[in-house]
Amino acid sequence: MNDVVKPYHHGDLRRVLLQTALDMLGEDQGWQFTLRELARRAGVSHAAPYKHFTDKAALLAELAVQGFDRLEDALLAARLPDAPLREEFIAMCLAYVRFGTSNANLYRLMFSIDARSAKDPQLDARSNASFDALVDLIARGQAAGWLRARDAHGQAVACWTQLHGLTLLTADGLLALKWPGSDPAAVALAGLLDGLEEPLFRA
Amino acid sequence: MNDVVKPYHHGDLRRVLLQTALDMLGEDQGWQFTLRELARRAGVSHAAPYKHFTDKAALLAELAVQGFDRLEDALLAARLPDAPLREEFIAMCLAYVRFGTSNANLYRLMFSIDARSAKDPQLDARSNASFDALVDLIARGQAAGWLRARDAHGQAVACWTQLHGLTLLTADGLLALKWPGSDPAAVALAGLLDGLEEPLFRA
DNA sequence: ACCTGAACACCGTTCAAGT
DNA sequence: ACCTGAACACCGTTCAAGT
Repeated sequence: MNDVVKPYHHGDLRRVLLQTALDMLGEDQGWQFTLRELARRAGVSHAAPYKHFTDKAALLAELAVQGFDRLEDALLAARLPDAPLREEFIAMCLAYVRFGTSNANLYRLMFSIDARSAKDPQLDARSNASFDALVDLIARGQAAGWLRARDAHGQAVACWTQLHGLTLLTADGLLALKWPGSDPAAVALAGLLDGLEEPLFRA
Repeated sequence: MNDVVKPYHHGDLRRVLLQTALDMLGEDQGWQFTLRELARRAGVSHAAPYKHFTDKAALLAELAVQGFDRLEDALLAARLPDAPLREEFIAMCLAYVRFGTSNANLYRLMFSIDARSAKDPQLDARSNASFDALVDLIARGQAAGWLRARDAHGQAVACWTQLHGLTLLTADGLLALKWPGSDPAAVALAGLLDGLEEPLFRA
């Protein structure tokens, strides 16, 4: 009979650390959790994480990668294959904002300097992939005749910047506080949609 | 004859601390400077700042207030009283993005949780004033017949979220890195403009 | 191979004491 | 009234040593 329920070798410490960190991000305090508290919650010494991550920035970068994976899952889950492309587009935009506001700390971490200072190539790959999917969706909208045929990259930039700003300001409570009654997301998304459907102002 | 060039009472320490902090924000490292280094640069003990600011968050909030003041100055300087309203609007949008990207650390600080955790009423007043100016500008555009008469708050939200997202992503180098040759600001602003000029999609 | 404990150089904050 | 110096409870990171 083996009494060593938790052996000296934690076994799966790397995954446990990441999961615990994600749990901590789900709480209120912001995304600047400390490595020492993370180790404490994982029931391990504060030096143990350094056997699995070169430093704190590397851990944050890994969390950011997982954040982009989850964002992609949320967007895929919001697809409406049987609906008109326009409806699907709106649904995915709303899913983007909702992901960011429901996982505010994780979303902020995904774009934070600290996470990106690790220069994790996976992180760039993930955010590029998300953006390419957006370009593709817009290109399909153009092919279907719903969107005007303009530079899809430019339209994707306009779309992404709008969603990003809307997500952050909503997450920070700077929009809801000003107009408690309205749904700023819907209003702002409406403006975004027109910007894509109507001719681009010549730059 | 008085040898005490720098007397025991620094005299104007509060202002010196704020100015030194702004200088530090102008450097590269990000906006998370330390209070102790700030005191060091000001040539004062690390406990001295606590006689002028209740804690670090209060100092950050004060810096954020000054940031909004400077942003307002930059927007006022970008006005084109003799040009059509549409040109002026574009100029001010570009001025907004340029302020944020030229003062990236200060801009990030202005919207950071740490600065807002002080709950400085001045900070809310400043950001509300900037937003109200935007609403006013849009309302004038509607009155002049250039913008469609829709809810000005909603249009201002769409405008502000677009500018905010564009500013942050540009400051983080996430747009320039992808398309080094283009000017994403101009493209995204073009989309924004159409969103305001063309009818809003019903939410 | 994986983890610990002590150590180092830092923080933010407080407080008695100095001028 | 304004500032200092020592102190406290924390960090992130390193490294010899343990199993």
